[in-house]
Amino acid sequence: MHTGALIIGRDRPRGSGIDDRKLNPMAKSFVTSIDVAERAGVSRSAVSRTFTAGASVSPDVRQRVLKAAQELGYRVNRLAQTLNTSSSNLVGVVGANLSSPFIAKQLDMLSLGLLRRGQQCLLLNAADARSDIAPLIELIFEFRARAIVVLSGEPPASIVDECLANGVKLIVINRLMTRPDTDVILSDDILGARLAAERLLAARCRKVAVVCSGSLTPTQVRRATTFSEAIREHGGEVVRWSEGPTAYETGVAAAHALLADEQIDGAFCVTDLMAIGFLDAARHDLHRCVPDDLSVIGFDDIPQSAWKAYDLTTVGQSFSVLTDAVLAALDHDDGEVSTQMVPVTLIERGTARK
Amino acid sequence: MHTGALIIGRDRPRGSGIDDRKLNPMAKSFVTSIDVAERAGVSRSAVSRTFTAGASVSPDVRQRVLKAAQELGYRVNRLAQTLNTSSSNLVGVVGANLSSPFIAKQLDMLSLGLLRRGQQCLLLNAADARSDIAPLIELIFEFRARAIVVLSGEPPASIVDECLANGVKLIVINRLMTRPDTDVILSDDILGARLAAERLLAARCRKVAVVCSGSLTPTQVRRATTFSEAIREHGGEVVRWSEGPTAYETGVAAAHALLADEQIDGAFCVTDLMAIGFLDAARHDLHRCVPDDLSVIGFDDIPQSAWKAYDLTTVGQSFSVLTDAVLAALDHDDGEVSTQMVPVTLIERGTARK
DNA sequence: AACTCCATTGCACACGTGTTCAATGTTGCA
DNA sequence: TGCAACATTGAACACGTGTGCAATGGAGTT
Repeated sequence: MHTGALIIGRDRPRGSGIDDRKLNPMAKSFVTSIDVAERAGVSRSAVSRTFTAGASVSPDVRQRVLKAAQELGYRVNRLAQTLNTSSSNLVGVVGANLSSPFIAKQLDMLSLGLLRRGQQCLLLNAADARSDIAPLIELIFEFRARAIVVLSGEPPASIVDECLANGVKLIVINRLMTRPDTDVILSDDILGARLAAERLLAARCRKVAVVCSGSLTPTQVRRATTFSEAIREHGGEVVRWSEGPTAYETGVAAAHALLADEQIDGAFCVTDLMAIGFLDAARHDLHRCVPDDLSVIGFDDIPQSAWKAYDLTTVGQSFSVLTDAVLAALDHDDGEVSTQMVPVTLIERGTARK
Repeated sequence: MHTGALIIGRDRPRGSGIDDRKLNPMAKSFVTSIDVAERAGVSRSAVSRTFTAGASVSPDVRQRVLKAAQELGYRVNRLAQTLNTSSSNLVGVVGANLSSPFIAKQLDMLSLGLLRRGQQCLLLNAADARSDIAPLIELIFEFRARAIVVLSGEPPASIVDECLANGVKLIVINRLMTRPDTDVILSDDILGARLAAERLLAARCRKVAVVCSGSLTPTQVRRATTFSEAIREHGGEVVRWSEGPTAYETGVAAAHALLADEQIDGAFCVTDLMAIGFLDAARHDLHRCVPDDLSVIGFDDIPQSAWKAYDLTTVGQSFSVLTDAVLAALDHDDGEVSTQMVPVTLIERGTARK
């Protein structure tokens, strides 16, 4: 009988495990290693060792412990575990506009990669691209995460210092940090912008538009300026637009504003999402014929760009390479910092004149 | 001078706080309340109370503690905090295909809502829609989350039992659970399917296709069968397709397979993503004219459906209502279970003949 | 048989926090 | 001034786990 069993090692006895749950369904607390130890008739250490790889436990004890744990529904408390070993498996991920295709794809692959590596993903939504992400990173600190991945927004210098001081790996994607002590992953904006420019020149464009959003991220600026320079070098004319959020609607607005000028025969949108909006407005609202009298090129190669209605020619960066770069950065030992460049290629589809 | 100060309350002295960090940049461990207490010249209890709302601290002590905490960069350790108070702010979120527009949008709003409520989001990516999510939920248990939100996949019965036994709130979206002891949030599939059927009948369709994916989720089945019944009631003919993943490509494949039959003059795709693929293939590959000789209706109202190239008539469910329902379910006290229905409306656009 | 070596086991401590309890100082009132 | 009521403070314990250390016991060797 378990009912009269002596309760040891616990001040507020909660009964003897599973029986307790059956008798009193309101006892909503998790099973601990003490409960398992009692039931298996061993010490708590034996339980801990059973669930620790490489610890010394006899087969007999191990089996008894596993049986008891199974019966009681025991699960190691990761919080207590982390508290003790002080190495959490949590990775904080900060991002805004999680439903925009580019970010969503990144998050999808990143969270999957982390899971496969045995790490967990603490997701903080920054709501707006221009909102301050410092409080979110503070929150990640509180959870003692060992690494932080920033998908959008730029961490202030004070945060970078804190990360350094506490040994937290900080990985920033597509934000050129002025500081050399942060892991940075960049798409090859320079090459990408040049490829786009060359392609539009090959399409015999004379006057081209470059479309950015109003949130002038370093990446967008780099793409736009490099592109503009390359076009002008070859005698082309460039008109620049930068307003609004990085969204479909911004592409639409840009098209309406820019294509009033009928001389414009080419456009480079620094983001596929804006390119798609631009394309839609050009075709359906302004009745331009793409690619015959207007060539459009995007950047990112989001899934929607391959959809038949768009068939967007774009500068693609491999999401898997990008994700691998993040995961690789996580592996670097403390202090080791790297800047990784994600290669890009021109993906030839149907929106740039041959 | 701090260098010779007596270290109290700590067995492995790590120096006296900030000086330590400057002298030895390799000391990568977080500042604790003990460090703050030392610097402020108070007991550790005072520090804890300073950071606990409603605790009794004199203004003088509070200020000294805050100053010391600020200088040292102290942050409460949520893991230890949770361990003690046993009420974690973590909410586990399980989902597959995080980059598909519908899921991404849900995740975006949910993570934002949780953050605003002071709860954190532990994200587990289930990779594939048909993969077993039980191990992921186990993981969430290990983190002692108080609630689990399942965006896709169906938790096995054993998991439901565990949640019940441990007082973990389990919220399932768009999966009709056979068990009455789970919180369920459902879109109004029945009404939505009827609206779609009525609209296609109003478009004078005689032979219609209904397109599902191969992963026959309860939601998809309910939409498809209700729709089919409604059409047949009015003497219409229905052809059904269910193969492949819930993706754009599946819509394309369905169109290719079904539209060989030239009599088909209407289609209900149980998901917008498939509807968009269907639409694209119908127009660009099969040269059907939508909506003149083919009407198409979708379900979900993802952002892409409003894009000009598609302008998809669809059955919309409000994402904000859905998110609010999830957050409301989190508020229910233990034991209280609810089934919430998310209302739907027909969103009239341009793919169904007038 | 005596001894050494080694695997196994339990005790006790540490991780960083919240909170009870008793002690202390302080204020208000008669 | 004396007393009660009260605010503040620190010591001690609990939360659930991993692990160093010493003790135990068995197997193998001489």
